[in-house]
Formats: sequence, structure tokens, C-alpha cells
Amino acid sequence: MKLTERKEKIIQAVIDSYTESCEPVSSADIKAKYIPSLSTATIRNELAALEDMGYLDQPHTSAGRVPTANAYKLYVEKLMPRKELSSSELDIIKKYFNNTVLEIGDLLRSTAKVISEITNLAGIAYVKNIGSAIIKNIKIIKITDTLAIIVIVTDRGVLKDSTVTVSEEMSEDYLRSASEFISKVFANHTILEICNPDEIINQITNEFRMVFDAIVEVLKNYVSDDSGKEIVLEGGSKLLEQPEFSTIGKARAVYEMFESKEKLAPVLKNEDFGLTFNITEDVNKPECAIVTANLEAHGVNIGKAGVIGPIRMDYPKIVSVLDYIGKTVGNLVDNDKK
Amino acid sequence: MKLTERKEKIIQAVIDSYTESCEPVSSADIKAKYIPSLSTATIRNELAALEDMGYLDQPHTSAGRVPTANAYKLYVEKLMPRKELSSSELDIIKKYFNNTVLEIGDLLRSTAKVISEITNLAGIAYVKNIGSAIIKNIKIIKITDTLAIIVIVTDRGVLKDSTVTVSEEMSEDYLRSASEFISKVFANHTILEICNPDEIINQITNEFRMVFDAIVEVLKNYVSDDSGKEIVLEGGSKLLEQPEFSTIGKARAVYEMFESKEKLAPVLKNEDFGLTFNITEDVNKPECAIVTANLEAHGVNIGKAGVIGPIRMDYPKIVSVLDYIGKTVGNLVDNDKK
DNA sequence: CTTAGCAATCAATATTAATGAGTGCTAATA
DNA sequence: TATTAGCACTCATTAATATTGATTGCTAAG
Repeated sequence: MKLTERKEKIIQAVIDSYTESCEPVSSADIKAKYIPSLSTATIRNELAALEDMGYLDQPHTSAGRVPTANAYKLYVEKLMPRKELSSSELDIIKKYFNNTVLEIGDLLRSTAKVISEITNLAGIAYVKNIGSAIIKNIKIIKITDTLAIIVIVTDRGVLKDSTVTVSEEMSEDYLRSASEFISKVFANHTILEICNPDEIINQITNEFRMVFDAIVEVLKNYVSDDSGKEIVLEGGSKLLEQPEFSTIGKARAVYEMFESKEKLAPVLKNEDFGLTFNITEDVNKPECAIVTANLEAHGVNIGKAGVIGPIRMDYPKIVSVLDYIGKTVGNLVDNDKK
Repeated sequence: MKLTERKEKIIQAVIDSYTESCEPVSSADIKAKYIPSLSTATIRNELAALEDMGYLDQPHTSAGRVPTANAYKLYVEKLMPRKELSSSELDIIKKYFNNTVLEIGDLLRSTAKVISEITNLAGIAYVKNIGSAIIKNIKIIKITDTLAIIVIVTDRGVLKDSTVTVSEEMSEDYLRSASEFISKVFANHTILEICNPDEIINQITNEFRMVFDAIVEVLKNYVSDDSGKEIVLEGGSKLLEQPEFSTIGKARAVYEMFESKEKLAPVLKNEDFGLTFNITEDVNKPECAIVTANLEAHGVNIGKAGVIGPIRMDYPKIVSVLDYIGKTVGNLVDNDKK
């Protein structure tokens, strides 16, 4: 059957109404709020047709209609109006990033948090494949007699400082020369390359060998991180406010999903810009959807940011938020810094 | 009425049973599981007396007894058996801290997380009054042409790095001299003193004045942090598993409490080692308790760590965990580092 | 002081009935 | 052929009622 313009209009009406109220939409609702020119009987005929076509669903015989995942797909791809971010939303975003954020972990946390705050859903962010980050610079700074901090600057940002114990004899000057030398050797190599330092290893004079080994150790730590650790999730509790999760069973099911972030990993790593429905499987079925966008920093695709929520979401808003954040976060971090 | 030994034994039985099952405890339960030598009628008489004394409560006439907050207070102060941490629990703790944790924010996060993991409740940690931290050392490291990282070492740990923009003309050497000079001036002053630099300001030669100002700005940022920001909460979702929060209303009430951490601040800042009951007020009454212990690092009391959960908690375990973590976390961080 | 025995209480569960929102279908209309 | 009014039918939701069973408090005897 053909999807006429009128049918699309009705799908849109059902989604709009359902997004707002989370209640099945009746033919009378549609007539009252969206299409007064049609009779409820006509609308009912169309609704029945759309149900046959797989766009709508009926919880039970005497209930209104509810959009299916298919309807949402159509909606997001074709019907959805585009929306600009409001200035207050832009303000919120700026507020989150004007406090110097440079370290990658912080960046992810802030990203997920701000997404959650604006959408009132759970925000998610992750950095992909950190092993392919290109090293720009490495600094080793002695901060006490026996402790030094290692700062690793990559094309994606600064890695979280690690500390290493050093012997008291290693002077600040020595460590400085070491980091200068090592920076030169490592520069423009990826972390992964350094972790398998077969080719580079020979360039290292014995003098700096100990420091060299310590740094490789630190880098290996990043790469070996077990899956899921690089995924940050913020504002999960916001989902409790959604009527979809208003029974304790469904709420728990969602949180179980959050606990084992590894399960989310494959979903996140899949598509480019994506909508995914029905993350959680059968049983208690909280019926989640996840929307993600690529996250860019300094022109490099560093990972993804997204939203997890019920399938019934304010997609226009979410898409515009993710779009904006994905493209600007990186710039906010270094260029816009005043 | 006197609290006889037998009455104490019965209170303990009620708490033990209720802690395990979260069900009101009947006289028959007590006879069967704890005190077979007494008849249920005798136990009932005692239960009635304990109710009069304010130690027990009855949800309704035909229900068993439930301990009151008073009973828990008595339990924790007098009746509770002490418990050692199991070796698997010690292993978990070590695992969390053997990956170099030095920055204070990381330390708090790890502390709250590990507490949550071991107790299966929400873990909380906060650092008090960071303004009184004593500065040991300050380093400014140029990492790109126009960006530098500021590392501030205090007696409580390293503050999260901030970045500042620098002009290209400022050479690495210049910044190094600047940090050496400023370190000397700031050393052994508290952050708060530096933020009101009236007395110290004169010692600063014009040469380093710009760098000086930038650092003071960064320090002010820490001190001005609005209340609640320094409080870290982890594992809140664990509470969903507790039967006390098994209605969505109560679960939401708890999360609302979490959202506004400022409300927790006064509770946390109060006592030395503390038990606090009934954090949340009337209405939906999730009836939380919070148990806190002081957190020490390098011999300095840096803040608190604690647990938030239902009043019905495994206090012996919680007290031993907090005790251990409060005393050792600081050492794990710098001394035990291998 | 302790205990057996028993009536009384009351939450929890199951049962049944009443309500009403919303549909699908039929037949009339444009 | 597409639209619409009308009406019987369905079924979740709510309310009303009855049933069950766990547990107590009290009395009277040991």
C-alpha cells in the first residue's frame, strides 16, 4: 500500500502526541489536536491501514495507536522538523566547556553530562581506539623527591596524567632531557606503535632507557584497558523520570544494562551516525533507543557521543544537540579558549 | 524500664533477621532462629516492652516487629560484632588504588567506587575545605605553542591540572623559572592565603607577574567551587536492588536527593565518625542512613568517605570497610606505590 | 515469671462487578 | 470511490467485596 501524504501526516500526529503524553493516541485525539478536517472514522480507517503497514501498533483492541520503531525511523529520516538550539541551551554547553577541559577523560565526562542536562536523558560518550592516537609531546615532571608526573599530549587531547616513582638521583634536568629526547623519538607515532617498539627501540640510547621503559609501560596501560572502561555514562537517573521506566522492574533492567557497559560497546562502535532501537532484549523490555553522533576534536574523529532514552524521545532536539556537540566540542576545548 | 541482657539479645535478633530479610520479625521467627529456649509468648511480652521503650516498631497490629533508628544506634554503639575485611575485599580495594591515583578528584572517585562495590550500596566521598590545603610545589609546563598545563602539588595530593593559554613568546625556560620562583613564594602557604595575596603580592617581581596572576586565577577557581561540587557519589544504582527502594516513588526520592548534593553537604560536614538516620524527610520517606568516616592522606584529614543506603544495612561490614579505607587510602596512594 | 490457647486484627490476595475509552464494521451520503 | 455517522463490541482500569493467613494481645493456668 502506498504511503500517502495524509498517512505521513497521521504518523507525524501520532508521534507528536505520543512523544508528549506517552499515551496511546486515539482517532479523536488526532482530529482534535492535529487534523480537524477529517472525521474520526476516516482517521480510524487510515490508522488501521498504517497498522497493517507496520508503522503503528495497538496495545489492545480498545486502545489508541502507538508508533512502532519503524515509524520512528521514518520520522527521523524524513518527517522530523529540524530544530535550532535555543540560546539558553547554547549557554549551558558553553558553561560546561569554558572551564579548561583538556584531558580526554574529562572531556568525555563533560560531554556526557551536558548532553544529559540538556536532553534530560542519559548521556553517553566514548573515545574509540585510543591506541591510534598520535603522540605529539611527552613531558615528565618531578613533583616530589620520588614522584614524577607523565603528561602525554596526543592529537586527541591530553591523556590523564600518570605518576611514576623515580629514584632521587634522577634530577629534574635529567628528566627534562629525557622527555625532550623521548618526545622527539615518539612524535608522530601512534600509541600502539610505541607499545610494540621493535623498530624504534634501537634509537634509544642506554642513558634514557629506564625512563623510556616507564613510559611504554604507562602507554600500554591505556591500550590494554578492558572494553567498556572508555565509555562514560552520565545522568542515568534522569531516566527514572520517564514514564516508560516507571515500574521498578524496567528501571532495574535499564540500570543493569548500564552496569555492563561492554554490552553497549558493540552498539556504539557500529554505525556512523546512528539510531538504534530496542537495545535491551525481551523479558522486561524497557525498549530503549540510543542515538549517537561522531565526536570531533581538532579535525580528528575521536569517538562518539550520544543519548540513551526511551524510544519515545524528542528527536529534533536530540539530533540538534548531538550535531552541535559532536562538531564543536573539540574546538571549544582549544581554539575558543580565551 | 531496664534494658536487660535478654532484651538486648532480642533486639539483636530482630536486627539480624530484619537486615537479612527486610521483613518484620515475628516472635516465632525469633524462637526458631535465635532463642529456642523461650516460648513465643514470652518473646511477645518482651517485644511489647521493647516497643514501649522505643526500640521496636510495628507496621500494623498483625505484623511482626521492625527495628527503629534508636535500635540501630544501640546496635552500632554496643551490640554490633566487629568484623574483619575478607581477603577478597582487600584485593578489590588494592585493585582500585594500584593504578596510580594522585589527583584528588580521581582519589575521591576511586574511593566512592570501591566503597560502593564492596558494600553494594551508594558510595560517597568528599574533600573538605580545599582552601586550607598547603601548597608544596607548582609546575607550569608548556605543551603546545600556546597552551600550558599547571600542576599544583599540595599536602593533600595533586589538584586536577588546569590549562592556560600562554603567548608564544613565553619560552619553556621562562615558564620554568617562573614556576620555580612562584613555587618558592607559595610554598607552605594555603590556597586560601594565596587567593588573598595582599601580603605576598609584594614579593613578586614584575617579571613573573602575568604568570602569577594566572595561577592565582586557577586557585580561585578551586576555592570558589560551589558547594556540592566537591562531593562525589558513585554506584547510586545499586540502591535500586534494595527492597526498601522497590517502589518507583521511593527510588525517585532517593535520586532527587542525589541530584542536589548540596543538601547532603551539611550532613557530611557535621560529625566526626557518624551515623545519620532519616536523611530524607517525610512524604515518600525512603528512610536512608548515611555512615561516614574520616579520610586521611599523608596524615592529614582531607575529608570524608561514606555509604548511603537504607537504614537496614550490614553495619559490621560497612564500618570495617570505611575504617580501613579511611585510614589507608592516603598511604596506598603514595607510600605503597611500587 | 513463663507459657499454652484462643479470639481479634488487618495486610495481602483473589474474586467479581462496573465503567468507559476506543475501536471495527455497516450502511448511508457526497 | 472516498467519507462519515451510528452502534455494537472489546478489554484495560477501577472499584467493591470476600477470603486468607500471619501474628498479635490477652487470659488463665502452671
